[in-house]
Amino acid sequence: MLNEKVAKILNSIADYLEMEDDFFRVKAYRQAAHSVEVLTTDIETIHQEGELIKLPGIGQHIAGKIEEIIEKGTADFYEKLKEKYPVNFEELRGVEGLGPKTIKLLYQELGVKNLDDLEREAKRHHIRRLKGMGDKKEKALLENIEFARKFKKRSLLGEVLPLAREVKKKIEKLSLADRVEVAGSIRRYKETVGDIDILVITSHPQEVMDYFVSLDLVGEIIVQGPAKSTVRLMGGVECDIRVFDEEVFGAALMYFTGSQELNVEMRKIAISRGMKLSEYGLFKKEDRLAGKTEREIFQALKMDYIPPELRENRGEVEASRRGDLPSLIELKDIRGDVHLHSKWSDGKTGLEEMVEGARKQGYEYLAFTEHTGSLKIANGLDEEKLMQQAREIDHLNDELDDISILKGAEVNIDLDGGLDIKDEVLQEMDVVIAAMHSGLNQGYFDLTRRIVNAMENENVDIIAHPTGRKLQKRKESEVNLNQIFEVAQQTGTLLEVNSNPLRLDLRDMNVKRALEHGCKLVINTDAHSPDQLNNIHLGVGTARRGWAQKKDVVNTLPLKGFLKALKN
DNA sequence: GCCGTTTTCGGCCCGACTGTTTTCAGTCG
Repeated sequence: MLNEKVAKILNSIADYLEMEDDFFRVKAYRQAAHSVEVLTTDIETIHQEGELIKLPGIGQHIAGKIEEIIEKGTADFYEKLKEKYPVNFEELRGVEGLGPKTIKLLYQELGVKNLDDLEREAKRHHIRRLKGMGDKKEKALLENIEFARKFKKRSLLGEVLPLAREVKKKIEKLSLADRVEVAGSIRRYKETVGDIDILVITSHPQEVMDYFVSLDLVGEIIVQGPAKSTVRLMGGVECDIRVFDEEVFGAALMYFTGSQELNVEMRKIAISRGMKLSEYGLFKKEDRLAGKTEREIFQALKMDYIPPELRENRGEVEASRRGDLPSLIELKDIRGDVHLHSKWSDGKTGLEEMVEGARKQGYEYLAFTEHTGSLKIANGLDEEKLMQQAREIDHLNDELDDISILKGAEVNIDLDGGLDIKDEVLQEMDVVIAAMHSGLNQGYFDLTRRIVNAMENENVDIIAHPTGRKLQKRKESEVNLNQIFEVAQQTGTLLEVNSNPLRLDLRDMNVKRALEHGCKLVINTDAHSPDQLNNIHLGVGTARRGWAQKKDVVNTLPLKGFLKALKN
């Protein structure tokens, strides 16, 4: 799949063009990049069929660039821009307050190409002498370089969401706010998060702001005003808080939930109906038609309500206008977690503690799926041990009447695509998960073949964390997902949405692609301790971002139905 | 550079804040 590469180059071109004055050309390239990014089909296929220019925002010109990228791996135009501006744009953009115009100025006047150059020139006080710059700007840049170095990455949703909820709770406890909501990419359940956005309705803005900036979670105050304050929390994440009137809160919530791309679409729709949409409401001339709730704004624009997880401008606007949005799976639909570990392999607690954790989630069933033989590092179980655990589970089940424990294993797919547990033993298991834990750097064909081999084994019910990625650590392995989805559909193998905050694998877009291939999913936590069972909402959020409905996810079924949905 | 149930040319999302400015450019969300 070249989709990602094509989108990246188109976005880079837009970055470079931002330094020039043709603002609308920048927009065109960004729109084209977005179109490619959200594709669920292979861009090469679309190119072969001559359908590139049918994609939104892609015309003759950009289609030509894409063709070049597919055929040569790059585009001349892009190479020329790189020569013209040999700067590390991405790195410099990471510095707060440094935009394309300033980057261009700094490069042309002082030869600044990267953070080190920037720091040197700021320390020499060369920057304050430039047009439009001053001592304050120079000082701010110097301070922000440090943060750009330390926290250049976005944070993981799984880490930031609890922080956001804590801030929300504290403000609610103060009892001066009528409503507190977390907005932004957290509300959309995006896998990584830039900052925390909190919106408040209050008649005591000053007191709320004073309280907010004095929280012990706060490391540094960046901006403090009556309507908006920004702080940096301990650990480096920025947190914004904004005050709105009740009458416009829905509009504000919609606006600050984003995404940016969706906001743009929504405003265009408003304009096409002779209205104007902003964070202060939906207006016709001076009259506010809607704004109190998100729902009334959608309604006034003759659209169905779009759940936050879908707000990425990936086709949800059209679906909403057609009345064709999916009815997304919800957290409460999950009836069991079937990828769990205990002390038997590399988990932290015994079986009983995990069962108690699953009970707290309100589940009907759970499955222990320990690592197996060849995965020595995780204390993998051999056939004998697996059967021993199975007998212990039988005993436990005899004592329980409110929840069922399933016997399982997470078998390792070896370098040849074989499994490390014999079929006779796998047949005894209720749930067999197969996963790759080594050799992830092998070539494309080998990795794909390993997974396909595993799926063709009739004992294998689930492929766990199919791409093996770890957020910000290891990228998706180079597998042919189209082929994997096809075989999964044909063999009835379930694909996992793993809820581990570092994995979220399949990720949102791949969930959507899998569903378009007719695959079925299972959402698991892969918990190694009872508290990790709570991560399930991250998997559900990811599945929702991939347009998954209850019927697509088999562990929403009651036990009998679930077992029936497995192979055999 | 793209696009068209008002358009093949003239548009292209909106508002706030900051720092540099005497009316605005750049950045951010």
